[in-house]
Amino acid sequence: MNIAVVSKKFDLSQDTLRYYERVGMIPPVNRTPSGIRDYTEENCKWVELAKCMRSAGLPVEVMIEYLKLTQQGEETIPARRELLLEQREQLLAQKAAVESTLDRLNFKIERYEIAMETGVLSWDREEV
Amino acid sequence: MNIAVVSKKFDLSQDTLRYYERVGMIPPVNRTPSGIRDYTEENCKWVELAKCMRSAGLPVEVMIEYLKLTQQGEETIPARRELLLEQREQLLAQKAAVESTLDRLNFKIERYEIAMETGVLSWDREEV
DNA sequence: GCTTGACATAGTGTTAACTACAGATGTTAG
DNA sequence: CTAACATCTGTAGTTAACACTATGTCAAGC
Repeated sequence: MNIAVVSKKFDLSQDTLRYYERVGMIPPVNRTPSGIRDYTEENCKWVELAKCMRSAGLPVEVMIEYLKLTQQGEETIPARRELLLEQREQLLAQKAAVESTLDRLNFKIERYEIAMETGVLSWDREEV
Repeated sequence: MNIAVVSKKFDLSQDTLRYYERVGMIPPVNRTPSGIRDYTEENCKWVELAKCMRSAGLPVEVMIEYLKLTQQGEETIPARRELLLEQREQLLAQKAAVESTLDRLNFKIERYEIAMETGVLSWDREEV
């Protein structure tokens, strides 16, 4: 699978795919004898994982660290677990922040809709 | 309330508070005759809203736009609602991404914990 | 009244995560 | 074979959201 195909498959630019590889967020991709990238299924799985993590906002740096650990064999399993636990904490906090902001948005949207119907904009809790 | 107090109250740096004001993310803050910021309760509510939105990852640009609309009177209520609806969509997408990544993390953490007990690392779905 | 520390503005620096070339090399259709 | 196009490496540029620095003013304690 060449880079054009993978780019379309995961909706990531070719530049981004090369960037992920260069910084070590995914392992080195297979090459044809002439040096053209030829992604294996395994390569694709890493790309997909990277995209998933990034979409949730996990730093590139963290994926680089995770990849390093996986490449150092099974004795790094506890360290990998630790790393993932930390990131889970981050994500749970992130989720809470998103949910609380969604509450705020819903409240405001509702007030605005009432205002559009009745002509009266009333904040009945601490709001601006 | 001076900037030091507000900074502590919301755990935002003084630089950040000044930055938010400068770019128009919150309205201009009251000043003493000599030019020192003197935050009112209303000012604080804007700071708190700004912090909430930013914590969920909504762009500064969006808050600037929202503030502008609120300052143009009640005829912008439909536009404000539109803006908030868009951001709600963003946040729902963000929440979905976070949840799906949390699933991935939980799956991996579990495998690693099993591996640490049994010595066997088994991926039973498409994973790296 | 003088030092000291908080606050002011203005401008520059930083960091993360891409993104956009440029110039060279490889590939393919006719 | 050659034109046209894809991919390569390496470097430089961009953007968002602050953080830092320099320099100047003001207010409070002694």
